[in-house]
Amino acid sequence: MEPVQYQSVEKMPATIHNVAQTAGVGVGTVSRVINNRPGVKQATREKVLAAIQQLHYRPDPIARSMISKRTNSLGIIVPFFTRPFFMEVLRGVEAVSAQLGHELVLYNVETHAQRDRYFSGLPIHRKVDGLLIVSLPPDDSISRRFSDSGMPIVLVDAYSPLITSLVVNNVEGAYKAVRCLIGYGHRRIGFINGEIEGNFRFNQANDRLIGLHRALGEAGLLFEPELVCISEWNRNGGKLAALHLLSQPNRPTAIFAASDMQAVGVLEAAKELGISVPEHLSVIGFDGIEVSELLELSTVQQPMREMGEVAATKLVELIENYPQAPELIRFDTQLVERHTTGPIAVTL
Amino acid sequence: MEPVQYQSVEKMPATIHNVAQTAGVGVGTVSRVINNRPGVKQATREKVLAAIQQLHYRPDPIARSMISKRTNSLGIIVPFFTRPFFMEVLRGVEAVSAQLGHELVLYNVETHAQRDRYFSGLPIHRKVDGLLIVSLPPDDSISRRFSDSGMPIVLVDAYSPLITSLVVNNVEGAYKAVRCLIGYGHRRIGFINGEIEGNFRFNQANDRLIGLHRALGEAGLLFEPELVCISEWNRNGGKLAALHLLSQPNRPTAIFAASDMQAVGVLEAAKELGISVPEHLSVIGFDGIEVSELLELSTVQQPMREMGEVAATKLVELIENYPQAPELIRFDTQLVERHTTGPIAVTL
DNA sequence: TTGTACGCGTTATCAA
DNA sequence: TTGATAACGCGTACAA
Repeated sequence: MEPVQYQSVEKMPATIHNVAQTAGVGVGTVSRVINNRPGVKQATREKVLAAIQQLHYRPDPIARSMISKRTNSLGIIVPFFTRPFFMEVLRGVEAVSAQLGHELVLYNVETHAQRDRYFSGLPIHRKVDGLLIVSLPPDDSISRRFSDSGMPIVLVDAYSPLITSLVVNNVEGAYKAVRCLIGYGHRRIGFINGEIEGNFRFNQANDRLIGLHRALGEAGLLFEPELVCISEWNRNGGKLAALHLLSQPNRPTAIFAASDMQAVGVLEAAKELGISVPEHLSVIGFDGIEVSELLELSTVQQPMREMGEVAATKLVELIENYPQAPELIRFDTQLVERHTTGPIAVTL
Repeated sequence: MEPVQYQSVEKMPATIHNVAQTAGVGVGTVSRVINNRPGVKQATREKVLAAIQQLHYRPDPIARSMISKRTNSLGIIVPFFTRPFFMEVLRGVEAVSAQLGHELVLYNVETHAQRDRYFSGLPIHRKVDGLLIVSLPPDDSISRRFSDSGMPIVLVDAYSPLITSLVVNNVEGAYKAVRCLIGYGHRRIGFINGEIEGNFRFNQANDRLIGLHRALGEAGLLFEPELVCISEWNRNGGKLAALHLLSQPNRPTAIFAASDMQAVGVLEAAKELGISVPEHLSVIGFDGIEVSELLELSTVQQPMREMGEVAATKLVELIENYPQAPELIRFDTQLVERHTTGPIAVTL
């Protein structure tokens, strides 16, 4: 014996039909009122409005999307929790998307597999009006598929010639960092790079390596491969790499890390090894996240939040007016010296 | 003269009808195949699958939602970027929601006005299947509206008797912190609380105040109102409050802050004032975010990520089986002593 | 100025 | 095992 289900007095949410009925008009009129379009007599409009109030009617966004082909929401694919960097750009994105009346759907990718699933399946199909992809450089074939997909896409901190891209001047940023170090008299400079993802030709990590080369070359210094490591983009990665670098016989007197979190790891390694910073080791990071400030870490500051804002703005622009020629937007970095960089205390 | 629009060979995405047609079957059959339901002859199934491949058909989630009344996504309302705490719970939420195949829609509230807009309008109507609300205690009337709204809701770090709520044991956490301080011999203990939002009777900030009282009372210490401040839940708030506390004539020898970020502000204030920690001032925070580790800050650790995971799990459970009696889930905190707490160096 | 009827892409029902 | 058809709730021609 099933328990009887009391369907309490039709608790289904009101539809446009109900409104039309109680207002004594046709659905078309109600629709016109909702989207306040002209061509409705004031008296009728008020009748309808009253009915809406009375029934607590709210138009169903799903049904609306069905017609308009718009979901009014933006998707953002982020290797989310791997770097605080992303949180900062997310801030900017959120601010703008909220202001522009769009919802924000989060897609996290932690693994390569996840990333490929998003990239190849484009499972977001129809769920969002446009897509922001952060720090995940698509390779050429993926890029082409993206630009053919009909989905407005903006790349942040990644570049593809086929897609509107926002990038920081990574080579210049790295150059600044290394030149700062050289300026203090450092000659053996370690470089802890992040893992390289996707397209090697246009890549944050690769660009920073180029910046290193340039600064080194300009100063007449030799590039020494044993002084560069690749590590995960996080604290532990940085620490491990630094431990390696700093236990070499002729250890570097300065380390440039490709992200602040890696630099924090370097600091930890130095502490563990009893190497004092900046007296015996200079450290400089990249990003300019809040912890760099708290730890007095010198760093190359990226305009993270601004990038997020511009990205969101560009994306809705692109949605409103699709397609458009891809655009490349560059941002500059700023060297922020704090207390982890300085001259070498002990020379010969 | 408008430029001619070349509508390249019907680029509209394929529908279920197209698939049915090219497979030479009816739409019903295609639907059965898509949702791989039984009752389809293997041969037919393969024909359909082939047509799907050929046309690159992907079912439209919007149209699906139209019928199923499900969007397959969870909403999360967060006073977002004001505290790293939220990032941590977000991590947990994201992990579970992704695993369970739900999308995550972010609603940020920075201002009271925004919060009220979400709370009263419930603008999320039909856009998400359920709602996670973090650290925003709804008052009684709002709670009632929520529980009447038919929207599955889970409160995180907030409590309402009408809604499933996840809370940490704030009074016990605060008690532990203060007792630790007392154990070191501190007698004048400053307390920097966070701003109180919403319902005063069930409130994180208020609970922490109660914990303070209890520890004080137990040790036979007097509660001194001039030793408690309220500040914003961030670094600057903490700093300002600490500056105030520490410039009193008979300044506290220890400060308990209601969040780690506020505690970081206290550290900054102490540094600025030339007060060394922990020799002349003990500091303890609340949360256990990553910076507390980096800064060696003693703190009361909350299981943030776990809370996020449980919250998401509970929410989809609630969605699958609605309605259910509200549940109260409690989490315990853990005192983590690092290097900002210790005995008073100078007594009389 | 207003009402009617159709279509959006899918699932569900029911008859074949 | 299958195919036709009615919903779902809304916008929008088009007719009145």
